[in-house]
Amino acid sequence: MTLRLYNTLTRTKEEFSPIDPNNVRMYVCGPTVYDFAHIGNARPVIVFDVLFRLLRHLYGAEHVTYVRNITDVDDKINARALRDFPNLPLNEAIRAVTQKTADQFQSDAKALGCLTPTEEPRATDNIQGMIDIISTLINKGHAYTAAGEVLFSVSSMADYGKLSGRKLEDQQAGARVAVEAHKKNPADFVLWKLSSADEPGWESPWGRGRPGWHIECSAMSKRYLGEIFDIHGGGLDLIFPHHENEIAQSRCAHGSSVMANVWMHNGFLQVEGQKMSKSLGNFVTIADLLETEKFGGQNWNGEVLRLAMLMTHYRQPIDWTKDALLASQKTLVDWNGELYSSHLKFTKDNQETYNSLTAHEDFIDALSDDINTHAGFTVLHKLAKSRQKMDIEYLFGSLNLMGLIDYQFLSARQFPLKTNINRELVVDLINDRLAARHTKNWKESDRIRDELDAMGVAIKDNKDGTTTWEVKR
RNA sequence: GGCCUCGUGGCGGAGUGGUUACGCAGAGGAUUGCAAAUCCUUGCAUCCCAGUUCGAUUCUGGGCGAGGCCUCCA
Repeated sequence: MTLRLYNTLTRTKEEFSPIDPNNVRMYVCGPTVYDFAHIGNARPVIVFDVLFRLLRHLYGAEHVTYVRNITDVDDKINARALRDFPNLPLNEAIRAVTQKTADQFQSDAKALGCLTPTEEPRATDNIQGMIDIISTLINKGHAYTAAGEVLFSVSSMADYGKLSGRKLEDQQAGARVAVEAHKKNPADFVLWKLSSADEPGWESPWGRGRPGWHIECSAMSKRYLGEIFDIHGGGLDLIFPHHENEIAQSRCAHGSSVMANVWMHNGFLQVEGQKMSKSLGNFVTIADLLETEKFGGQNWNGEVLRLAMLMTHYRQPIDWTKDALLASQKTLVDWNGELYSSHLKFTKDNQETYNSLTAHEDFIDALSDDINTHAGFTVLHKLAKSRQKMDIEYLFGSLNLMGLIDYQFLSARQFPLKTNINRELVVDLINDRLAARHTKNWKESDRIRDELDAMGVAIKDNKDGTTTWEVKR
């Protein structure tokens, strides 16, 4: 079994070989907590959760360390704090914004079937680590102070730009880098900047100030994963400048040739064929999808969202559409149907008994090829179709590994599509219809069927004479 | 302007130098009081132009098209 991963650093798929198989280490850039997370934010959360699960499967759950940070110092947060809590002292207002948003993010991630990372450090708890790295960079001649800022000097690093494949000359040619007089090179970026009285700040050798955007990830990854670790992930847009600058800071501070061996980036998401943006009014938050009917006229189960997200390879662009969600929902209903009508007996409190069921080898093989989730789903379709006891057990094991099992549903044998249906009434009507059918009163039987249909309930007359129902879709 | 992705049937979406998976939708059949569900069968595709090759959807070059980054951004 070999795991192969696409490495942005080399632009090729490589065989993965951990530095220490007893501690496989992965860092993923987490959210900046100033607002509700949107569905685009959910992609790396889900994708790298799948990788986390796969690594735990391959190396053992206790041999994988996954760090996903929470950025809680940022100028957008300050702005939001001033807007939403104008009457609170700044620090309290900021804490109110970040706490609320971070809690929401974590509950969103959980609803999407994601495991809790090993560590979820906050930037504000790691200021000293950032100050230490910045001091080292200054001492080694990679950083300088100017106009109240500490800046990283990109020209002090021979191979700056390696990850994004851009050269310093190209950047200077591009007219979009603002030329600021105090910078030695226009591409130099901020490590520390001074704060005014109405901005959050921490004491430092350079005065009361706050860190630049990139330094926090260098500090937190070093603290939890060491100077060199295995995998660093995030969205495609972070390649430049964020990851490039993280690499520059960490490598120059530590005198190392790499920061992480493998750099992975997920592709972007569009909504109904358009770029998601607030101005187009197609901004979809995770909470909207889970809890409201704003998108596609219904609320969506977390596993449906998760499956829809994984239907497309993580590096490909994905178009987030109602049709795709409906297709995922149907697939999940079908697979769950196979599970609960099988020999496995799921009850409210026996989940532990089934957690030992393993994923199918072909499924693991598919995931091991750069997380080819869709190829994995093809395996699951085969397993579901076969209906052999062993295959059904593999189906459960595979879905469970992927975080696509909703055990509450399995034990209730009813996929939670919509919740506003009166279940007792449905059962009564079905019994009335069965009685009518026994006396061949087709008119009454069809009338009841129409009534149920109007309620959004689809009924199924099974071969064994029973009638079951589900939410119409 | 620089850099980077991608272009497969009606839709979603893999793999492959040599009869193009799989799912959804469609069609036909079985079943059904009629339906639905289910089961069986089945039609449909590799953007364009060159090149390499016995043979390319796959490799190379060019074109066209879509998207991303270069500024906060998953």
